[in-house]
This record gives sequence, structure tokens and C-alpha cells, in this order.
Amino acid sequence: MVWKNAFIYTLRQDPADAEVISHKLMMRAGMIQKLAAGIYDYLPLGLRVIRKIEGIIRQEMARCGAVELLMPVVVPAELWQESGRWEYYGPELLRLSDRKDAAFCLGPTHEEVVVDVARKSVRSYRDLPLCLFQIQTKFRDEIRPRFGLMRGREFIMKDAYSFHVNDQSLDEMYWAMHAAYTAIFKRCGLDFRPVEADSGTIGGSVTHEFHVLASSGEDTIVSCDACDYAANIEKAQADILVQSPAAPPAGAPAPQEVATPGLKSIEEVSSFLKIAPAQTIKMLVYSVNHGSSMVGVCIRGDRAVNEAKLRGLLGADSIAVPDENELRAKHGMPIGFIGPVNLDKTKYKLNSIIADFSVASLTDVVCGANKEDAHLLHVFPGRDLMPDRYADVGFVAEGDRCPRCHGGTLKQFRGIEVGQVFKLGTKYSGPMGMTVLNEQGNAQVVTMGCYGIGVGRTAAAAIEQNHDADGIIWPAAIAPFAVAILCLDPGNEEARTLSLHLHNELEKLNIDALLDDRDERPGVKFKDADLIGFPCRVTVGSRGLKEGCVEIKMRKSKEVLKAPKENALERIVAALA
RNA sequence: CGGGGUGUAGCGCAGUCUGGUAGCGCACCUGCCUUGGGCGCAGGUUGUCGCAGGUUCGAAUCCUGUCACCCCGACCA
Repeated sequence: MVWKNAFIYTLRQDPADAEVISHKLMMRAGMIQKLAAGIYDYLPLGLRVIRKIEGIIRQEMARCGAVELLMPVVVPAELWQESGRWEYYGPELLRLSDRKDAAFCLGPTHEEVVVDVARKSVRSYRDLPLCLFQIQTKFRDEIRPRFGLMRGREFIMKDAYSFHVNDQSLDEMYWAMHAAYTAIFKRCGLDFRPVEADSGTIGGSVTHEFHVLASSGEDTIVSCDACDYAANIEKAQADILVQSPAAPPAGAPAPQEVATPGLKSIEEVSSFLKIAPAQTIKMLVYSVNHGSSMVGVCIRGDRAVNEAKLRGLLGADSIAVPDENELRAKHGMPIGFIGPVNLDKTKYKLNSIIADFSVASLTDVVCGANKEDAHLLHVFPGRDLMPDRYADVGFVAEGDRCPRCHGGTLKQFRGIEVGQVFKLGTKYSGPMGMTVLNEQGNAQVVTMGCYGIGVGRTAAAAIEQNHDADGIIWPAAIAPFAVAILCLDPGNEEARTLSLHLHNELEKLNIDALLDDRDERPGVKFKDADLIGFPCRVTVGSRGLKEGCVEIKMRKSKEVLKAPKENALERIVAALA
């Protein structure tokens, strides 16, 4: 490819609306261009990266026995009504209608469609296992798209779906996909971790997310410093020694009310009483399934409630913290002063009280007194608390002990979720009636897995991990071009001929080369090459040619070597290996 | 959806408070010059000042409405 034909326009300054480094660099390097919020043009250079990643994915999918197909982006509502998701998916699903007023949506994910594809043909257990995948544009009307390709509304996703006659077969495919994802992200040159993840409203299922470690990541992941335990913080557990409180020691003082006028927060109360926040219990009220019931949750004062865990524990579709004024007005709750001691559930219309494990080991602590402007001292959970149950509903904290090896400590990292593998079970095949005849000749609902990779997000994550002050440093496997040949003097016959020759020979060897033949000053070409991040740069200029040499420079190591022009080609090939 | 902010040339911005000929840097075009890290000189092109109303002799500027985009939060396969 010759620069003049390549449609590459770089920017000297960061675009004003870009926040994270990958977004800035992709815009500046002329890889993407914004069309609307969360909707981008993939320019030729950016598309080449996408295609490279897709190529790696295709190879690894083939290795798992997955076969590629392509399903429509526009999906009739009936399919979504069949699975039930038309009702509860919410505004993230972009709905539209055609000229006949028939309802459609833009597919944000394709479980319904793929079940429909498979059920039309698959009749027998002999056809299973089956794994279908596609690489396709998805649309999710995100509340807040941001960070360029990292959280777009329109984005390219590889989504695979597998069908099985039993759990063992599903399990095999699940781990084959897990291994494939590991291979894919490794080949893309990423530093990543597979982590256990929350399965959302689908209780009991197994799922792993693949996170690229990066400070700009939107997720927090937790991993053990001694073993291989790693989990999304939504799911992560700590090694909890005490799950129910002991009786208080003999002579423990009785609870005592203390005036705490206007002091509602844990910080205010603990600093006023000169105690650590960990010596308090805080209590929160959650509305479950849009107000159909309410629960009280108490947790150690310095900890936060993990709403994903709470939702899972309750088996709820949604939970939310109700409006404070509403709780005061409708339920008479002294917000800021409620506590788990002598709590009148009926009065406050609370269906149940849950205590996090973090309060079980506490003794002699402070909590709200259930009346305005007062707290209680000398609370002993083993004596004073009567929750309906103790459970794990808190976030783990940095330094908690590992639940797997019991010896290591948990550390937190930021991660970019680039992929997820999921055991779906019969969530879609059941309602949509996808059955096969089993060995006994009986109709049996198939069990499914699904496996996604954000292709554009993977590209963005690669930049987050591989850049410097000058620009992108592409991992070789996903670089738009492996080599940039800079012809510094297009006016010089020898330089022009030699650079073109090298370019042509590299292409013959199936090595992607970009020839910068522009009539620009050398500095411009160097800056652009660094910004775009070609792994290898070959400089052909009159200065080197006087010594009969070209210069080969590696972007990542900054290593420079001069090669005699006669064997420049083999030196370049060797440098890339 | 709540809070905050921004819309002026392809990009980055000033001008808006205090109404009076539309500006700067980069990019782009022409010529000269230069050629190993975003050269220099000279000349030039590019705008419904987001959109719609209103006030005014006169609106980028004041008022009303509206749209888009960005940030924080809530939310999120």
C-alpha cells in the first residue's frame, strides 16, 4: 500500500472530546472518526486492525469446531417476545418499526436469532454439539457511551453460541472456548486475566470475563497474590472466618443511647464518637423488583454493599435504593439513624433483614438507634442483632484474604472487559422450544453456552496497554501494517526506486508494508510513523544511501540497525521475526 | 434520568461579560526555499458563529425555546 492511496489523515492535536489515551490516539492516527455519540467510522487504517483481530478470532474459533455464519442486524420483535426479553430488556434495545408498523429491534446480542436458526434444522442429539459464531455489528443504546471504541453504541462483536444435549458436553465446549479466548488475547499481545464474574439475573450459571489490565478500565477486578483466584469485584468473595456472631463476653455492657444530632453518615458519627468506621454498623434499605418488597441490609461501617450479590441472593430482577424523602414520608424511617437493633420490620414495611458476614465478627460497636439524632453504643451482634440471615452481600476490600488458597491476600486492579464466556443453560432454548430427540427417542430441551468478544474494544485495549508519548506501539499480530517504509527523498531516483522495490518485495512475502512516498519533510514522516505505531520502520534517504545503507528501527525497543541496501530485505524480514 | 459544561473554518481555540465589518494557530492551495524528527518566506482559500424564534437601527454577543456533544453520577449482555 502506498500512502497516497491509503486515506490516512493524522491530527496534530488531541480531539477535544477524547478522554482516554486509546480514543485520542485512534482519532489522531486517523483510525476512527466520530459520526455520532458512540458511533464511529472505521477508517482504512483502523479497519485493518479490526480485520487482523478478526482473523485471529476466526482461526481460534475454527480450532474449537465453531462454524461461522452471519445473522441479520434487524430482528423481528416476535423472536424477542418469544424469549420474553422484548418486555424486560429496557431502553438499551433500540426498537423500530417498518412501513407496515411491524416491530423490530437492532440486535444487541443474538441468542434469540441463533436459537431460531438452529431449531429450524437441528432435530437429533446426533447433530450436537454444535457451535455457531458470527462477527457482526451490534447496537446497544447505551445510557452513556464513552471512550471511543471502548464503550460505543454501535460496535463489532464476535458472538458464538453452542448447543448441547447434556451439561458435560456444554462444560467441554465452555472450557474449549475459555482456552480459545486465552489463545486469542495472548496472540493479540495483551496482558489479561480471565476472572470469575457475576452471572447477573441468571442465577447459578458459570461465567468468566476476560479483562485486559489497564488503569482506564471501567471494571474493578480482584486477584489473589498467591494463587490463581481472580474475580470481578461484583462476584469476588473473601475468606470469611466468622459467619455468625458469638455470644457477647460476660459483663458486656448493655446498649446505650447517645445523642448524635444531625450526624447521619458513618464518617460523621465515627469522627464525633472518635471511633473507627469499622467499629460501626450501617444499615441500608433496598427496594426489590421496583418496589414489590423492601429489605434492610446491615454491613460493617467501612464496607459497601455489593448490589450484584444482594440481587443474586434475593433472586431479584432489580434492586434499588429508594428515595430518601419517600422512605421518611411513606414509611416514617429516620434515615441516617436506622439500625438493626430492636428494628420494627412491620412498622417500616421491611420484608426481611440481611446482615453481611462482615458484622458477624464485630463486638461492642455503634449503630443507628432507630430514632432521629441518636445512635446506640455497646452493640454486640451476637446478642442484639436478629437478622433473618447472615450472608455475603459486601464488596471485598484490598487486603482481604483469598477464599481459594486462604493464604494470599486480594489485590484490586482495573480491567477492560474484552470477552465473556457463559453457560446459558436453557434460558433461551426452553421458552423458544428448541428440542432434539435424545438417544431414548424423547424430546429434550438443549442446553446452551454463549461466548462474546468485543473486537473494537480489544483494539482499544491493546492501545491502552501499548503506547508511549509518541503514539501507539502496535503488537505485531494486530498492527495495520507490519512495516512502514519512509522514502525521505522522493525526488532522489535511487531512494524512490529502492523504497518501492522493498515495498513490492515485502508484499510478495505477504508482509503488510506501507510506503510513505509523500512529498513531506522527514520530521512529518517520522512523527506520523511513530503515532500510527508500525512495529518496524525502514528509512530510505540520501544520507543513508551515501553509505549504501537503509535504516531499520523497531517501534517498541527503539532498536536501530543499519542494513546494506543489497540485503535490506532479508534484514527487515529477520527484524520482524 | 439528575448535576456540570461546550457548540464560532477540516482540527484546536479566542471573541460573548460591556451588541457595532468574523479572528488566531495548525491544516489546505500557489510560488520560492529547504530536506534525517511536526522547516522558512510571500501570497491565498475556507464560516448560515448548532438550530428556531424574539428584542434592537444593528445580534456570535442579550432573551426564550430547541437540538447535538462532552464530563460526573445513577444504570448496564
